[in-house]
Amino acid sequence: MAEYAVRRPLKRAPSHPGAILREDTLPALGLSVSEAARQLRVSRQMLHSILAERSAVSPEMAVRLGRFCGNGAAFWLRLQGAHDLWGAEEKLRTELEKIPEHPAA
Amino acid sequence: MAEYAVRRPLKRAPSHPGAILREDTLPALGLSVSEAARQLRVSRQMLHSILAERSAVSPEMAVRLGRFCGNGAAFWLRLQGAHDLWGAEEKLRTELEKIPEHPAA
DNA sequence: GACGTCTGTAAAGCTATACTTGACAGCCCA
DNA sequence: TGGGCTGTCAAGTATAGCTTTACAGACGTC
Repeated sequence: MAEYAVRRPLKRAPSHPGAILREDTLPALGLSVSEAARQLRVSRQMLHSILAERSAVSPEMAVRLGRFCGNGAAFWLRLQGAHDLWGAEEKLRTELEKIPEHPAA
Repeated sequence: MAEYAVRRPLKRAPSHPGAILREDTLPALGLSVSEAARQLRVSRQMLHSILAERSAVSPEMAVRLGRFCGNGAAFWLRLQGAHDLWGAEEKLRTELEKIPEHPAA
């Protein structure tokens, strides 16, 4: 019988995609921020603010990154999604109790 | 040996989450748009514009929906993500060729 | 006929995101 | 001294995500 990991609520926010980009991807490619921005065809400032985790990876940016490092856009969008979801859950924590739960369809 | 589905580029946009909401979820719950909006604690207009596929499901909205119909926020966010990604790929189709591909890390 | 509730739609307004360009200061290296 | 790097700020634009107010048409019921 197969085993399944139980999906528990997380204690901390899932990594921002900027962290992976900054710590793994760019070093692995040996590219400077400026050079990567040029190749991605976005402004240096925009890439910088993603690396600094001050901006999110938009769907368009995910497409660029997916092409750029050959791992597909979905990877980057999923990272960002997990991050955003965590934030949204935090933010709505109290309000959420007021929303009725309906039986799963 | 296991078989794996090959992931081909899609010809059409993946369904907008509004379509599932409008065609499956709300009917299954037997709720009017107004009533659902009240329970979700968002404006009727906002929910309406998602159902009409004129607005996207934001991370916050996904959390509301996840609670509301007990299937988890990730479901709704994934639907929206797939939809957005398709749109972004369309939009960047030509520009994308100018971005160099690096060997997968 | 009048009431209440639903629906679709539009408009104004607010805050925040996703970008751009330009600019400045500081760093390291040749 | 000059080059390209980096971090950061500021201004500007466009769009998203939300709200409230408002109006019109449909439907059911008393």
